Amino acid sequence: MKASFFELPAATRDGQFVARYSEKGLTEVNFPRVGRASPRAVKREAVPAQIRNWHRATTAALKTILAGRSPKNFPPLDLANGTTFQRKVWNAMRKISSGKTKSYGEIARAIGKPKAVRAVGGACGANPIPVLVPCHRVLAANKKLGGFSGGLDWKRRLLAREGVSLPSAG
DNA sequence: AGCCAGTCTCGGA
DNA sequence: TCCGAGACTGGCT
Repeated sequence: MKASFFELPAATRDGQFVARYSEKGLTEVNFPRVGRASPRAVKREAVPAQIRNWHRATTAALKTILAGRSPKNFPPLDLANGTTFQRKVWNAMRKISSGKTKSYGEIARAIGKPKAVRAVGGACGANPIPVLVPCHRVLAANKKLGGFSGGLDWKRRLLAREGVSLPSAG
C-alpha cells in the first residue's frame, strides 16, 4: 500500500464509508466497518481543497445512491490500478442507470468479449469503487443475485432502494 | 496451474 | 418447473 493518498470518512445513514483519493481522483470506496471507527491517518486541515471538494461530491453521490436516486455529480475516478479489461468492465457498468440491471453476460457482450462472462464477474469483484461504480446492478442471467464482494446483504439492500425486485429472496 | 461474483445443457425430482 | 451436476469459458494471481 502506497502512502500517497488521502483517506476520508463519508458518513451516511447506512454507516461510515471510507473513501481514498490520489492526486487524480477517487481510487477506492470501502463499506462501513462494523467495529472500528474512522481512518486516523489524515488530519482534516492537511487535506488539499481539491480533494475536500471531490470528497464532498463522493459523499453526496453515496447518499444519493443509497437513497435510490441518480447523483448529478460524481468525483473524478482514478481507475489506473485496474487492468485494461477491468476498466472496460467498470466503464460498462457505469452506464447502467439506477433501478436497472444487466447480466454478467450482457456486460461481456457490451465490451466485445461475449464469452468472458466469468472474467466479468472477476472484474466486478475487483471493483475498487462499489456503489458509485454500480457493480450491484449486475445480476446472473437468471436474475439471481450472483455474488458481491461487500456481502450479498448490501447488494440486496442497494437494489431494493433502487426499486429492483428480485425473484427468490424477496 | 488453479481460481472464479457465469452460463448453458441435461437428468432427475 | 425447479434444482444440481458437469462442461466450458476467459482473464487474473
